[in-house]
Amino acid sequence: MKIATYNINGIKARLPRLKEWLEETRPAVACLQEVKSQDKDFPASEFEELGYQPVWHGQKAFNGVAVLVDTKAGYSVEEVQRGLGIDGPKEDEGEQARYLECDVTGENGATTRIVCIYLPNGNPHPGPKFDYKLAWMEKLRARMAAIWAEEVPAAVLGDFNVIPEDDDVFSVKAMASDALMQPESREAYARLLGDGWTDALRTHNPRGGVWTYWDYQAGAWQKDHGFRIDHILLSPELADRLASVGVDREHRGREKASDHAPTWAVLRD
DNA sequence: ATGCCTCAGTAACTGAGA
Repeated sequence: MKIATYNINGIKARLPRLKEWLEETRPAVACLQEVKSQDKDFPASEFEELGYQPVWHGQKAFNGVAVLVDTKAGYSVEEVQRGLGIDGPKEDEGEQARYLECDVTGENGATTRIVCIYLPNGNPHPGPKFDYKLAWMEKLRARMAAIWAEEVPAAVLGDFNVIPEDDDVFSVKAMASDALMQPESREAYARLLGDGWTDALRTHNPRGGVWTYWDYQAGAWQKDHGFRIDHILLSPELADRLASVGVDREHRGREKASDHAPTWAVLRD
């Protein structure tokens, strides 16, 4: 079972790239972030035509998450929860569309809890947006603890907007003041691992040096100035079944690409 | 360097991203 996360940076702008990635790599589950579309504008039929059933949670202009499930390969999906119950950083803003939790069941009857997240960026630091990021991470940790207590096989995938270690970034100096690698951000991420969740990419690349994001600006892609912020966290049962991981770097270099690359893990059945 | 590029919304800009 291949599970993947992909921050697509706009589903309207990315639809051709996204569809070709689905057809070329055929993940069982694809978690999308930065859909940037209202629910009524989500192009569900585009995915159904490819044999994927989508579940989506959008909002106007920003954020937005979705889970695509390969029905052609016999998987089915049921939504469990949307949102974490936390308001955005602006006055009277309400909740942003950043969290979507589903149960995915295969032909063999085995169900996997899939949690798709788009964690707040938190810049500029310090400030209300950074405070919001930390509060969101605490809400996430509480929800992950509740899922843990259910003792279901679970994977939390998405754009965490956290650079976990110094060897997860091309230059510590260049990013030192960024919200993505502040000690508070890293400590909150480390607490998730301390709770028992396994960082799939890190497990298979213990020395780091694997990037999932390259900025559009300043020739970052050409210079390989990237970092790792898209993560796949696994519950113990799924960690035991982890066979391989990867980043589809080649897709980052294509025309009209997202600034993130698809990131995936294969679990033994 | 409050820059660099890209996307969405709305109509030449602004906000957000990371």
